[in-house]
Amino acid sequence: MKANERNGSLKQLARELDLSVTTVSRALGGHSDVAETTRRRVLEAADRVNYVPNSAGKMLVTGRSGFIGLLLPLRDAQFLDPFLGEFIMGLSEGLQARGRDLFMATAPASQTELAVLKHVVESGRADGMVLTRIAEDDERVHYLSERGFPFVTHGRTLSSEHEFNWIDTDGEQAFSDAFDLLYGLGHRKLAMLSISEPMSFRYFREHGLEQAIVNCGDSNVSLTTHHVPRFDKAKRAQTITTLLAGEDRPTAVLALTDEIALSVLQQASSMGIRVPEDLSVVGFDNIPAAAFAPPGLTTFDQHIQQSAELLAAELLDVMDGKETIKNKLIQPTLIKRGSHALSPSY
Amino acid sequence: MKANERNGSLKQLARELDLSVTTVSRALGGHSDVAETTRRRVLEAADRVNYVPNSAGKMLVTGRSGFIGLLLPLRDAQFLDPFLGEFIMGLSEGLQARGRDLFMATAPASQTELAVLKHVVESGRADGMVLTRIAEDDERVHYLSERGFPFVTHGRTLSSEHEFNWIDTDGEQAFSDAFDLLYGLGHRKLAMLSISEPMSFRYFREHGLEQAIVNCGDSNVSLTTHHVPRFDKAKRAQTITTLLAGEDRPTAVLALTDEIALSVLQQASSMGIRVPEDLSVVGFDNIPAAAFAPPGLTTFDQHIQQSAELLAAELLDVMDGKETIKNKLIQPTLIKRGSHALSPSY
DNA sequence: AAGGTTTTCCGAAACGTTTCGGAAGAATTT
DNA sequence: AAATTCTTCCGAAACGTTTCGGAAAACCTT
Repeated sequence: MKANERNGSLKQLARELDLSVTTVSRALGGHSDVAETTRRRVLEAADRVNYVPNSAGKMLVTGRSGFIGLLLPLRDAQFLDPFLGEFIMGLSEGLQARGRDLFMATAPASQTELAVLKHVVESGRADGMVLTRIAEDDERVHYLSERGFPFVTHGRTLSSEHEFNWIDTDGEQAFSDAFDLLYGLGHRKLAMLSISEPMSFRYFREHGLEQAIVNCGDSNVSLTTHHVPRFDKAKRAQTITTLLAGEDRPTAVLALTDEIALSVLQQASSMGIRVPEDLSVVGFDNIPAAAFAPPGLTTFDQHIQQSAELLAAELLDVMDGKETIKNKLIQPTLIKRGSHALSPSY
Repeated sequence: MKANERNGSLKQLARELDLSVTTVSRALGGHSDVAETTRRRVLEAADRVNYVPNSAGKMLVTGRSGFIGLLLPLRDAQFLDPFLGEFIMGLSEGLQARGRDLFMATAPASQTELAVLKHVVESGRADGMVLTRIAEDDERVHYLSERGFPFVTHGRTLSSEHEFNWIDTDGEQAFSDAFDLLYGLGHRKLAMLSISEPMSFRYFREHGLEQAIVNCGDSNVSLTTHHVPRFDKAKRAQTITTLLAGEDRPTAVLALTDEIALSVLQQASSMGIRVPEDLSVVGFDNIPAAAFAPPGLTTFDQHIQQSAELLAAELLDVMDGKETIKNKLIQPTLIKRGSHALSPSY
C-alpha cells in the first residue's frame, strides 16, 4: 500500500478490489456498464470500509456543492427574528428529502449582504440560495436574477422587473380580514403601528388595510399610521404611549407584528387602559409569547415552517432546471384570542 | 481565449495578467516571494474581475472545507428547541470573525444522528463540529473523540472517559440557588418537574437541587420528582394536574425548563390555584414567553448567544491545534419576576 | 468461422487550487 | 570579475472524483 494515499479514497478502494478507479466509481454511481457481480462486490467492500466520497473531489468535477445557502439576517443579532428557528427547521426538512445540505452565510458588519451573497455565489459554495426579509426593491434579487443563479425567496418585491420563484404570506388579505373583523365589532377609529424600513411585507399589510377601508365605503372610518423604531425600545414605548394618551385615542390598534402588538399590550396595561374593553389589539405572526400575554393576543399564524418546506421544494425544482415560475401566497389563519372585542363607543 | 475555461478561474486571471498561475496564486495568498509591483497588479486585476477562488479547488488541495457543522436536533421539528435561533446566531457571530461558514446537518427519520455525523465527517464537508443536547453518555462524543476529529459541545457528558472542549450552563448551581431562594421564603414541600430522557442537563439540575436539600440539613424539607412527557401535551397537563390536585400539594414547583413551567402556570390558573400566593413556580431558560405569562415567570437566563459565541471561538482554537482542553461553566442569572413568594404555610 | 453486437472494463483527462523544488536574473559580496 | 546570495518567478505535481472514448472479451448471428 502506497503511503501517500489518503484513507478511504476511491483509489484505495479500487486497489483493494483489484479494479480500476473508473469501474469502482461507476459501480457506486449505479451506471449500467458494470457487471452485477462486480457491483455487488464493490458495494459490499465500500460498505465494509465505510467509504464516503470526498465532497471536494466530487464538487470539483460536477460543479455542484450539494449546498443550499441561506443568507442570515444577522445585522439584528440581539433583536432576533423570532421565526429563524422555525424557518431553518422547515428548510432542512424540505431539503433532506433530496440529500441537500443547508448552510448559512452571515454578513459581518464590515460587509454588505450583497457582497457576501456575491462571494457565496462566485465561490461555488452553494448551488442555490434562499433569501428572506425582502425589500420593496431588493438588490439581492436583482443580482441573482441577472446572474441567472437559482434562488427562491420568502417574500416578494414590489416591482415585477424580474420573475422569480417566491412564497409569501398574504398579509394584504390578512389585514383586510382584520379590518372586517374590527369593523364588524363597531370599531371606526383605527391605528396601524408599522415600521419605517422599506420591507415589502410592510407595504402589503398596510396596503391591505387601506384598501379594505376604501372598499367598505364608510366615511366614518378613520385610520392613522404610525412608524415605530425597530431597535430602540424606549422610543418605541414612547411612540405607543403618545398614541394611546391622545384625546381621540383609537378604539383598535393593528400592529404590523406581534412584537409590536405585545408592546402595545404592555403600555396599555401600564396606563390603565383595559384590553379588550377599552382597546382592541390585533397582531401578526403568532409568536409563542402571544398566547401567554394576557388577555391573549388575537393574531395571524404565518405557517412559517410549511412555507419554508415548500420553499425548499421549489428551489430544488428550479435547480433541476424546471422553468416554471411558481409563486404562492400562503393564507395566514386568524387566531382569535382575547385582545379584541366590541368597540367601547358602540 | 480558450473556450473550455471556466469564468473567473485562476488560470484565466493569470492569462490576462501574462503571469503564471503560481504567481497569481501566491500574490493573492500574500506570500513573500512576489514583487510588490506585481502583487498590486494582481490584486487590482482580481478586484476588477471580481475574482473569488473556487472553494472546491481550494478544499481539495488544502483538505479543509472552511465549514463548521452543526448537527441539528431535527427529530422534534414541531416541538422546536426555543434556543435554536439564538444559538445559531451566536455561532455565526463567533465564526464570521475568522471567515468560517456554518452548515447544518440534519438527520432524516431514516438515519440515526450518529450515521449522519459520520457521513459529514468522512466526506470532509466540515472541519469541525458542534454538538448540542448532550446525553449523559453520548455516542456522538465517543465517535468524534476516538476519531480525533475537532469538535465542541454545548453541554457535557457524565462520564469523563474522553476529554473534550465543552461549554455548559451551570444548572447544578442554579437549581441550588433556586432552592435557597425558595427555602428562604419558607417553602418546605417542593416538587421538581423533569423529563425522562437521559439528557445530561437534566441530571445536573436535578442533582443540584437534591444536593442543596441535603446540604441545608433541614429534615422538614420534602421533594418529589416527576417526569413529564416531552411531546404529548395532554399527558403533560394530566401529570401536572394530578400533582397540583393532590392532598398535600407542594408549595413550590421547580421546572426543568420554562416550557414546563409555563404549563404549570396554565394548569394552576385553570384550577384556581393562585401564583404566587398559593404556589411558587420557578423555571429555567428565560424564553420570551416567560416574561409575558402572568404573573411573570421567575427563571434563569442561560445566555445562549454568548455561550454559542464562546463555543465557536473554542472550536476554532481546537482546529488550530491548540491542545488545551477548556471547559467553561456559564452561570445563569436569576430573573426574579412574579411567580415566587412566601410559602402560604409560613 | 467470420463478422457483428453487446457486455464489461479501463486509461487518461479534466475540474481549480496550492505548493514543492527549482531557475533565471539582479544585487551583493569577495 | 567571479562567486555568492536574494529576489522574483514558474513548471509540474497533487488533491479525489467523474466521464469520455475507447478496448478487450464474450456472446450472438449468419
